[in-house]
Amino acid sequence: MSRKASLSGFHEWLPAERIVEQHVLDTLRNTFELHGFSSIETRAVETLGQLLRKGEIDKEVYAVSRLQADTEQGAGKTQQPQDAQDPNRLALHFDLTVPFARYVVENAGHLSFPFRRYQIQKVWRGERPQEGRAREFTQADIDVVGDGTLSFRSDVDVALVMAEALGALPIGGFTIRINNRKLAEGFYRGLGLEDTAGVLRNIDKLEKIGADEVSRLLQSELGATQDQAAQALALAAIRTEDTSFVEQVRALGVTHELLEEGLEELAGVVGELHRRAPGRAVADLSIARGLDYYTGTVYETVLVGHEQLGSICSGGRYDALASKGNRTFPGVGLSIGVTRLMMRIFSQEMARASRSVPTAVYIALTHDDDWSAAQDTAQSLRGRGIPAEVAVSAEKFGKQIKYADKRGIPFVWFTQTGDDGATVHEVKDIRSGEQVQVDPATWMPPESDLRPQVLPN
RNA sequence: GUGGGUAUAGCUCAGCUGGUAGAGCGUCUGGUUGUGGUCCAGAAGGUCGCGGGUUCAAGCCCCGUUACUCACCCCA
Repeated sequence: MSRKASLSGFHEWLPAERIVEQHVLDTLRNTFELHGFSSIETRAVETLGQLLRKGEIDKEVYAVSRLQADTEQGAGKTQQPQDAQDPNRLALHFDLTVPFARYVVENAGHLSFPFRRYQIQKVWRGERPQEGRAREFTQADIDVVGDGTLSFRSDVDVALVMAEALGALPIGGFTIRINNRKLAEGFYRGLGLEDTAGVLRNIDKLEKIGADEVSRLLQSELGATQDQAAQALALAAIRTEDTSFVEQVRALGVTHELLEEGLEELAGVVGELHRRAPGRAVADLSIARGLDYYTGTVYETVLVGHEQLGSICSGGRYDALASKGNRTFPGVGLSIGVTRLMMRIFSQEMARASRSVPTAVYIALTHDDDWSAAQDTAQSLRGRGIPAEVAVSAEKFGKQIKYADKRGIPFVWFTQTGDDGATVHEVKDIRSGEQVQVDPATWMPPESDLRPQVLPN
């Protein structure tokens, strides 16, 4: 199991855990590339001004400064308090969407639009850690960005890719819950509630504090009537796997242009997902999402049976996150919280690695001076893609076998000299104890033993 | 940022009313003279988070501090 981290919120996995994480990362990368997404990496730091561009000042960002610069300041130069807010100051990014928007603007001349990219990197947030929340964590993002316009089909596309990617991971069932900002805002406007952001903020608390409390807040904080609050809550209660939510919304009797637009878009996304990835997605009109740059579709994903963990894959449509002069770059994307997933996979033992090292074959030594010949054998195996490791000294065979056993290495290789002076190669499967004579130039382990396997529990 | 809890061996945790630091697991060695896992025997391993105080005497009581942890807020 994962050990207590020495620095809270900064997880360092053990080798066997890292194998599971790498399996997850490889699976994601493979799926993203199968769908034609290009990989990019952006720098770990952005300027404070860039990071806080979209409001969100409450984000706990880690500022970065040179130790030398700090020392100079400490030595008596004046300029401390305002410096902390200096927009040119560097800080670690807290997500990948904001840096990506900056990257798109900076490289717009070199990119082809619509631009499909994935990005798997660490991000940092200085919030209080607990299970499901780290200070340093990995996100795996996909986004599609257009130049000026972006087909609504991309909203469907990215959700399908994520459904496929998550479906390939050892995490059990999940539900992508989808809503649309236009639908919600249009509905509230149609009701006569103009502070749509305020309504959303309170609706977001629904699961935590309950309908009665939300109704009370809507009335006390936003001046909604009891009837308006009831209507807003009725909308949030709608949840369907297919497009039947449209009739349920219409039945509430609210009309607004934006509402119609939102209904159409959400029906487009949910309808297609229902066809192509049945059981993976639901229209859930209670989904609000905190980030204010989303303008249309919003997504949240929970693991079935682990709803308390929170969302493990979220995102949405943003029509104006990036702009350059009179050009705007609308986008839509989703982000997987890889570290959040890993924490749950380990704490609930949802999956484990078949061994803690890549090695498939441990080549034992009979005599200390066999080492060089053993390396020849190892090289031959590696040439065929078999990870092999050579013992460093000719300890008792029992000890050498134990070395392999402790690490989960499935095969131990023995070389001995026969009665006629010829070299005899034998390989032992230490799980069954079976030991057979083999030819180092041709022997192959079973495919499933070649690399560590990640086994769902 | 707000509020609770905890801190003793590599890990999980005991430690009574203050009186020389314990167990299980793990590790190492041997039994087993070159084929592991079981079993048996033995060994190593500690600044009791850190600093101060009370006391003849503190792992235990008091004060402070730091870290970890859970919940809230927020999010992946």
